[in-house]
Amino acid sequence: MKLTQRQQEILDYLQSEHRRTGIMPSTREIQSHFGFASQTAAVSHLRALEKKGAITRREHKARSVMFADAADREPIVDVPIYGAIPAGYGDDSTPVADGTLSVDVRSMGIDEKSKAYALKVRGDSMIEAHILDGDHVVLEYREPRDQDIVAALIDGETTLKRFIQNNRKPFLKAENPEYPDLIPAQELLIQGVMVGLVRGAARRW
Amino acid sequence: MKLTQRQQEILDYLQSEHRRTGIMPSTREIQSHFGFASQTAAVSHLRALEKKGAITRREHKARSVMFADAADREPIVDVPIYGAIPAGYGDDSTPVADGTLSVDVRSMGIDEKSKAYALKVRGDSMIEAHILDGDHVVLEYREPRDQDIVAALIDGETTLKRFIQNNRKPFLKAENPEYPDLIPAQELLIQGVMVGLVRGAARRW
DNA sequence: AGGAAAACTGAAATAAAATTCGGATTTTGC
DNA sequence: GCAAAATCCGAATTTTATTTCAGTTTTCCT
Repeated sequence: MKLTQRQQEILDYLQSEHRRTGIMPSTREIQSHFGFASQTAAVSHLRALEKKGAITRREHKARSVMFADAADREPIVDVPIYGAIPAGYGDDSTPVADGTLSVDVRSMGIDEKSKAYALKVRGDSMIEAHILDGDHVVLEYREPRDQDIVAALIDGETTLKRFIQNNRKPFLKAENPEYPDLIPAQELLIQGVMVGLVRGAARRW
Repeated sequence: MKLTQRQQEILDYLQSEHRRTGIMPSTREIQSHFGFASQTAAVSHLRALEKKGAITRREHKARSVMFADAADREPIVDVPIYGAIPAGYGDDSTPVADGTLSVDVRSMGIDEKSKAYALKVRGDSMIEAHILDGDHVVLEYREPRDQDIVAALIDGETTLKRFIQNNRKPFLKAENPEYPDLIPAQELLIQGVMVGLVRGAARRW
């Protein structure tokens, strides 16, 4: 059902305030923002928006407007971006994040409970797996399976490699013929398994 | 300042509820969720979180907890995913979306005003540009420049191609030697310019 | 060991917010 | 043209939320 111009203004106000502060305006705040002399003006607009399906409200709850399309929107997780993961991670220390990447859970298939993180890819050692320099790879902490792409700690540096375990001896393989493949994976610290990739606009393709 | 385990639990609860519903829990709701016998338990936790800088509150306002890191967290845009873009788009009709992809503005470099959208890639015609079957490509409506990757309408179907304009005659080129490149771009409907890419976990790499 | 912060209980006071009732005036869609 | 919807006013009422005060117990730090 179509919204009137005034109703759209109200909805836009609610949306921009909620985006900006994270808090939904109360009817009094709507009232004063639009200069209404009565709260009823705000209330009846909310009622109209609710009837048209644009918002949902919970009775007698403060600031309880929910946007209707929020329900079918997937939850978002903020994963920290690490330039590099220091050696001793996994024990206690939290590495310093170079920023945050927000990804929606469904498109990555992330488990919300497992703390995922992102790694900025440097170099082209995984070029044949179509992972480019500058890409952000999203990883999860879990046991690697055969053919998984993993972040591993090699010589104090974190690099991406493919994890291969055809029979009994697992090893790591770079996806670039110019790189030495076949690194024995014994005793290597696997820091995460790739679950997704985000490529930004800052680069040329 | 570090949070205690309990304080982290409270913060996680606030965050997940706010993400899910868009509404911040009240102290009473915190109380009943954690099974406190007194509201004061919830209140003192909020106070502790505020003192440690994790949240901000506005006095005497209902559900007025704000997350401190919300300021430096990039805004998120929900871009609709289209399986295919029908012929006449741009005029009036809105194509049916196959879902929504939430991406943060910074990592994609999207202009919040320009209506971005996502396209699910089918086939491997852009394999040498490292775009795989099943990837989601994020596009923006704007004029293509030389070497941009664009979504173009060819024979009623939307496909990705590289836009090339070295001298005067623009044309489109597939990034796969098995595909015919060199399609004259005159009169072709360019439906968007690629600004980012999201690769999910549902596939093998 | 001793003190401070953390993690609670219980009850009561105060402020904020939603809701309701009874209207008035202006648009807008058949 | 006319009824329904939309857009308001003003005040009173009910409910929700925050805040405060006065404690108890546990944990952590030096």
